[in-house]
Amino acid sequence: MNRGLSDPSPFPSRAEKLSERERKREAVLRAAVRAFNARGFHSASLDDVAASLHISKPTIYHYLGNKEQVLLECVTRGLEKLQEAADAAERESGTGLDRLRSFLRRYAEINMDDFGRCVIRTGEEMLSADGARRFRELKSRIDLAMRSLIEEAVGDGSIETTDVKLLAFTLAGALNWPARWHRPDGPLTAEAISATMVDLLTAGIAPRR
Amino acid sequence: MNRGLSDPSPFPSRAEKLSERERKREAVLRAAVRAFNARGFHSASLDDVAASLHISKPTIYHYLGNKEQVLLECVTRGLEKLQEAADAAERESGTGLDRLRSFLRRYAEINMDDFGRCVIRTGEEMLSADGARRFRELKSRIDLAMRSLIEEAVGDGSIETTDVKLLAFTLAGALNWPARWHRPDGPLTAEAISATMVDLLTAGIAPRR
DNA sequence: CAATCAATATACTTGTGAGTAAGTTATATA
DNA sequence: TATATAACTTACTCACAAGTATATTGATTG
Repeated sequence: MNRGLSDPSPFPSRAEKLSERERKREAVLRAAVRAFNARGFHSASLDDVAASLHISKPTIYHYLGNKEQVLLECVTRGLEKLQEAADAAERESGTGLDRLRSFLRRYAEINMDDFGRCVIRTGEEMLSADGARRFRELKSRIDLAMRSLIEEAVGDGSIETTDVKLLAFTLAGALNWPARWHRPDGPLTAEAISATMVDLLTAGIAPRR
Repeated sequence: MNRGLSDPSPFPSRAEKLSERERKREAVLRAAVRAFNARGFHSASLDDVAASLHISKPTIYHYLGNKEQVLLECVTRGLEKLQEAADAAERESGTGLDRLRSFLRRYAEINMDDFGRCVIRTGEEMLSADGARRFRELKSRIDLAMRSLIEEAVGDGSIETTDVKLLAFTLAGALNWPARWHRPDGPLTAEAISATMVDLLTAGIAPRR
């Protein structure tokens, strides 16, 4: 509650109220994505989500809209993180393989996070036609970014491959899967898993020496 | 309809009636798994499934039981096929890597088939506690079979790896993913995809030369 | 031939959960 | 001070889909 650096007045300023709304919105979104991940989109009811925050269902509508909008906001968050990871990797130095590996590690980590996990676990059949289209478009951008990184690595000779598209699917598939089985309270951290998996995968991409 | 080799009598024998029941049961199961895969378990209603066969919902209950039992039968079918593939691979000759590759190709193919695809797309949150437990057990057997094949390959030196468990997850993840994106009417056959993906993956497992 | 069973249908019950209408209180604004 | 608006609530509606009660028909069997 008391997040000010000093002198926490009980009378909120205007800016504080705005950010208060943002923080509440955020909390609702978090609760929703956790519920979706834990019990599945269909089985998690908005009443459950509301109850977990000691609020009522209409409050969710107040902050985020209907159930599909909530889900779309969740997956958009996850996909934004992935996009940022791709952009960051593009800006890095090193060989194409270095940049690709860097992206893949981050990609896997995000997929073990709340919003990334939600991206993986959300199927198009859960969405309306419009929602599914938007979802597909966003995912497609990530796919293209990954292919782009692969092509750059092919270009500078740091990897060899015949089929960029299938390679992208293979890498993505392997690194998406932890979203299904990884438990944050398990023995291995997300970073450790990511690093090991990327090592396993890229050893196969590197030219034979 | 007329599946006899010769002299098709319109009066079915007792054996024919039994097999008729089996064939109908099979048709219902097929229709169900297709609907589940196409629209998702929750969105696919048993009324839809029934309508697609021009029958009524109680007929599904007559042949297969309730919706969860239908789903469990579907995933059991898929997992049985995977188990057979593992057993077959174990009986093959060649190096451990040969047997592993053979299994992985078959594994990927099955996952692009109706029942295999259903295994991948079915989450535990869709099942009752009991159903989820059975599902987990069956999946676990496949996982163990894959680890076993990996260990044999490590044993005879045809592959090198430090973490068998994570390698199994990585391979499985990559080869599960086509269940999400592959369309049977697409440009690449399931066999072609499997072969290419397994090549991509195993090139990284083989000892560096 | 009576009784039972298999295979189907129609027409219902029922639970669940998304979404909404309408009210309440507090605060900001004109 | 009146009024609009934000931030909620309780208490509904309503649709959908799982599952069931019951009836019908035709074949099987004792």
